[in-house]
Amino acid sequence: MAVMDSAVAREQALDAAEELFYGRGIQSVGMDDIRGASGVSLKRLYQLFPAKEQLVEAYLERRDVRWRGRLAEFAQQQEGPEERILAVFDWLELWFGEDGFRGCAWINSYGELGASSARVAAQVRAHKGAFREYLGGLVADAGLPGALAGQLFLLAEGAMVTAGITRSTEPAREAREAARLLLRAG
Amino acid sequence: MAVMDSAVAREQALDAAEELFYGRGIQSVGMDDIRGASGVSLKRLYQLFPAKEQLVEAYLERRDVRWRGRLAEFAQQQEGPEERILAVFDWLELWFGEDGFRGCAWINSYGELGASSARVAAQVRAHKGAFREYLGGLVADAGLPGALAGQLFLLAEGAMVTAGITRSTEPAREAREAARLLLRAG
DNA sequence: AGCGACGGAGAACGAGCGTTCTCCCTCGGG
DNA sequence: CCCGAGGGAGAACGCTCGTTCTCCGTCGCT
Repeated sequence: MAVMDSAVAREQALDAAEELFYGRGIQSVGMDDIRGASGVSLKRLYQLFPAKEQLVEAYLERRDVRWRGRLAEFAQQQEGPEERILAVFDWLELWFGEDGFRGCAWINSYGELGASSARVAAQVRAHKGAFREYLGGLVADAGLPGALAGQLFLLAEGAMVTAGITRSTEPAREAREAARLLLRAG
Repeated sequence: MAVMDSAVAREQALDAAEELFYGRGIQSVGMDDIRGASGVSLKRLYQLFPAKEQLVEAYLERRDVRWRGRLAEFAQQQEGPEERILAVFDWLELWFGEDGFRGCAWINSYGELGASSARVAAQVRAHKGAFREYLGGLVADAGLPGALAGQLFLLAEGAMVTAGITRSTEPAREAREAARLLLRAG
């Protein structure tokens, strides 16, 4: 393979990592698989990421930025604050229906490595914390009680887990309906 | 170690498997660790379970029976059907607060092996299906609309995931409050 | 052209682990 | 008392995989 800029190699490595780690699980993907899928040599991989754990960390971090960006972009299209809250669940339904959807990457990673990798556990907590903060912002914008944010968060998390296990988009609609009732009840 | 009845050896193996698999994750526990913790020799282990995958399967199956049994026993103590529904979330709070709580064993196992082990994936689907059925029964007993069961299920799942990641019992109370509002709204 | 740094391919190393095998002891039945 | 089945301890085997190393080709610079 020709000479390759470091930044490009890094992106290619992360592209391969995301595809393989998310699709097959982290522990069942070897560094050699990453090399094969990315075209980045092992030597280069270890220059960019001193160990597999850091590659996993970088994969989760980049995915977090993109995931929350896509969600916020979608929700932002709604006019009213309550519509933006419900749009979160509409977006979940779109996400669950995507080809290759296999549940929440962070929940899956936590199940796999949360007990053995502090870096992975920290990434998962950071991602879930940021998502919860985002919901908190939407709830505050709507002038609704703060406790609602935690309830919406639990509904979204439950929907992600259940959609992953059952391979269905239905949990998003169930969660949306529950959210709608909670908006009214609050 | 002295001669040991097969049924006893099986229970000891499952005791060790449950403690280790749940506490440290499945892939990071070796068959040799199971032997060390159970006192059951490798030869015996492989007579009882032809492969590690079957030991994992048996661990999840036995835990499922016990978990649902403990939940039902607790909820049964409540008089009214709606109180029994809310008691589910009270029980979750007790569970989350137990020493060594590390999230939902089935969600964790699914994150670890759902993509690579059909037996594990089937156990997880069976367990989650049974739990959802149980909630459906409680909702029907209370004469409430069937759609409520799915919403309660999502709240419970979200609480389990979040309690596991944040090491807190708070999600159970948040979920209980949301459930209470949904009971009234329906 | 000559040289030195860089990087690719892939072998090599070392550890972990699932599974099987060897050796030996024990114990019950004739 | 003798024999054979069963089982325990743990070595051995084979494979995977994270990480490093070796060898060699290439390319920019003088």
